Amino acid sequence: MAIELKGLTKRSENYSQWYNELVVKADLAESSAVRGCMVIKPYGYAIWEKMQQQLDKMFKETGVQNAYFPLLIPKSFLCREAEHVEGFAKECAVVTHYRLKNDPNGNGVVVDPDARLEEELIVRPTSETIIWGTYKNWIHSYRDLPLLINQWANVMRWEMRTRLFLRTAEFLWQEGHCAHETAEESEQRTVLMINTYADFAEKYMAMPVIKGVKSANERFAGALNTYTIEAMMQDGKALQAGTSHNLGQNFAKAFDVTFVNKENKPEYVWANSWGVSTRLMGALIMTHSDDNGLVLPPHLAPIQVVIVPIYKNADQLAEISKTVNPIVEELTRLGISVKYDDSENKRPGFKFADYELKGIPVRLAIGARDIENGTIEVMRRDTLEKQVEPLQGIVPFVASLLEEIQENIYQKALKQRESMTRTVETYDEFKVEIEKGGFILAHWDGTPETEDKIKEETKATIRCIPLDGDTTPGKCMVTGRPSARRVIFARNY
RNA sequence: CGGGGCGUAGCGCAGUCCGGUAGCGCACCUGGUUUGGGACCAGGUGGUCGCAGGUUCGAAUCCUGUCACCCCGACCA
Repeated sequence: MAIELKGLTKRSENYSQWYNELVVKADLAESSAVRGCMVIKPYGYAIWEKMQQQLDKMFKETGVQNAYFPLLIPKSFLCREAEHVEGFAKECAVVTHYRLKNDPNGNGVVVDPDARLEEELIVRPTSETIIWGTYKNWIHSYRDLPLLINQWANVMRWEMRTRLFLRTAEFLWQEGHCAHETAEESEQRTVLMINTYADFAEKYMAMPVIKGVKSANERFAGALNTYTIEAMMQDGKALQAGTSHNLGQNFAKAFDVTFVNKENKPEYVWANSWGVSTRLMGALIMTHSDDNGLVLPPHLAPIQVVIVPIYKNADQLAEISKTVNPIVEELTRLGISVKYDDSENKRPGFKFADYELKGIPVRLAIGARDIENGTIEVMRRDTLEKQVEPLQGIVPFVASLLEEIQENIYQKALKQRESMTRTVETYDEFKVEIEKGGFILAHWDGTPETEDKIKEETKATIRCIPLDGDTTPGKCMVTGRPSARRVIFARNY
């Protein structure tokens, strides 16, 4: 896929580079001095805040409350749930000492060897363990349930290889951790949350996703079942955008979290956890952006409309401002965030290019000519089309255009995904098709061994077993054994 | 952690093979003209060439070590 971002001095050789350079160029984030970590810059953070606010609102509508738990987890906590250890023990940052001292040789400071911690602390890779260690004291009776808690936090995983937003050593996320009386109720919550994520992705990010269940290989360490939303990026690679795990009673047993039920009998609680991260920023960027830069969905754009005046002197600017100010006020009153950029140090052409790079959905340009004609130029970022509209009625026009853009970029992404999704019958066919990227629907016998073999030979994994869609049974493309339904294979980020 | 690449001004790069006083474009500063798609002219500021050793009269350039970043794997949200 030959992709070139205009204005980049270095030609991008692949999608990863294009993406990385786009992130930097659009002033969203940069690599930090700390290995694998990321500095999120103000404009990037403003987008994250919009996402955060909307998600938080959606969580609260389902009865979830926010709380905060410690960053550091005693090592012993991580040992409690055997499968969980398997999944996370290896790639964590560990705190071993609590004091520094001046280097006796005069080279700054060194770790004081006398200040070794008796028990090491782990920088949380996820908070299940510390949270369940805490819930033990919060839950006594069925009257304490359900416990629906979410935490907005940073976590750290010592990743071998990192990429801005998609996989950084430290990242921001939310993690919900719920305790329920019954298995059914916990399962319902697990599904409710994956549906919430799917709604958010489609309605706000304008990103189509496929809801599904993870295969055993891809499941969260310690979960009975993992639900996922999978998105396809423009280069055909899959991106896991959010997950919701049904943890059964595994963590309750590991941390001895019991409650007394209505029959006055002790029982372990039923748990689930669910999360999305700053990876969603990566998904947003890679789903919609083009060679002119970022394309933001209007529902998440920190600035939805930018107005650029075109003038030759102060008098003209004053006259334009007189026309523009009421428009700004009206748009603001409708809850539309608008920026009137009358800065004098940049020329209009520069501003146009710059706001395109930043993905502002709608740009209005107005000059002396327009004032004379009673018109204004409207440019939509998704199609880059320009049209001249009468000033009269421009506010409702822009308001409906924003909705149109939101819908259009969703449809565009959906078409892109559909055009890169195919069905294959044989493994030979699969090997050819997987090289072209995209999602492949194929039959699989349901065993981890077969999935491993496919991964080994083609680098493709099962992204999910879809919740919706065709459920016709068939035969596994590799072993010929019975298959309950087609599953989605892809290479992923 | 394996393979490849790269490190020279705030950013992007040339110079390295073949050692001889540090270059270009953008940005920045000053002045002027400009302003409907990333302005132009003139002048100017800014770099112990990633770091540490070594060879040499002399090192961005050669040698040794080391660190960082990027890409491809393994791992993962």
